Amino acid sequence: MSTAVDIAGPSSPDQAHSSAKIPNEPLRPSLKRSSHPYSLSHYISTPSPAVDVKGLIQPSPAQEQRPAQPSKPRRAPSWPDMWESPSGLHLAHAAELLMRAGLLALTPATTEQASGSGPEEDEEDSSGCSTDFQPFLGAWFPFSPALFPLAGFQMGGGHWRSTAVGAEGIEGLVAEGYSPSSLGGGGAGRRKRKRCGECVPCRRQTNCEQCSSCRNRKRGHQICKYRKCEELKRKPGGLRVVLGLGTNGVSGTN
DNA sequence: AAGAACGTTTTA
DNA sequence: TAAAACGTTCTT
Repeated sequence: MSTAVDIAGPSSPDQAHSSAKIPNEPLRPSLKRSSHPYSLSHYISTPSPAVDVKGLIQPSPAQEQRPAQPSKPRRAPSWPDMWESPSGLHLAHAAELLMRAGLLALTPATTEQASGSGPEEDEEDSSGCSTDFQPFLGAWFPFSPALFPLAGFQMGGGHWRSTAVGAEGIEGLVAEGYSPSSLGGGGAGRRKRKRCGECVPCRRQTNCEQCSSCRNRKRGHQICKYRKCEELKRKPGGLRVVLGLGTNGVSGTN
């Protein structure tokens, strides 16, 4: 399906002879290969209450079947990778919903509460009560430290520590090469965002070869102005606003 | 504020 | 390892 749009930004006679080095497609192959089921706008615009929390806790068969690593082995995903991945975005939704429902706790759920709710509870037990939920929390922990600041939580001056995985928290990540700054701490190490791949500039196939970015590519290190993703043009932080709905579902930020 | 330059990250 | 390009800082 060739939906690529080649909006002639400027009159672009040079497009015909774009340099061989210049990609003749709107996106990096990795972006084109993206398996995102939804566009970014989907996640921004879709009201989260429509999402079934249970479905998030227990992935659908289709989700479970999806191989964690499609083809060749890749590096372990960093936090933002998880957020940007389809599952990551679902995790974000899940986190928000869980917080609203009061389910997202850092400490294991009390078993006393889980018990004594009647015989039928046993059936529920296997599908998401505290007993089974705790492992999920443990498995989910890796996104939690990143989740909280994104969702508007403070992490106690950086001394937040997971009770579920102990010393493997942030320190483990740092050991794996994830610098604190790349975890969202700001500064020059902030992790790169990716192009949405769907806006008009992203769909544009060729560099104009005329704009300052094209002409000054060697020094400027910038993509053609007419191919600059609309999402990337916006200052980062929009996600925080979305997730910051937190308690009341209304955010006064911005 | 906009653009240029550079550092850095990410990918092939 | 090089190329592409995002993020930040500097300059105008």
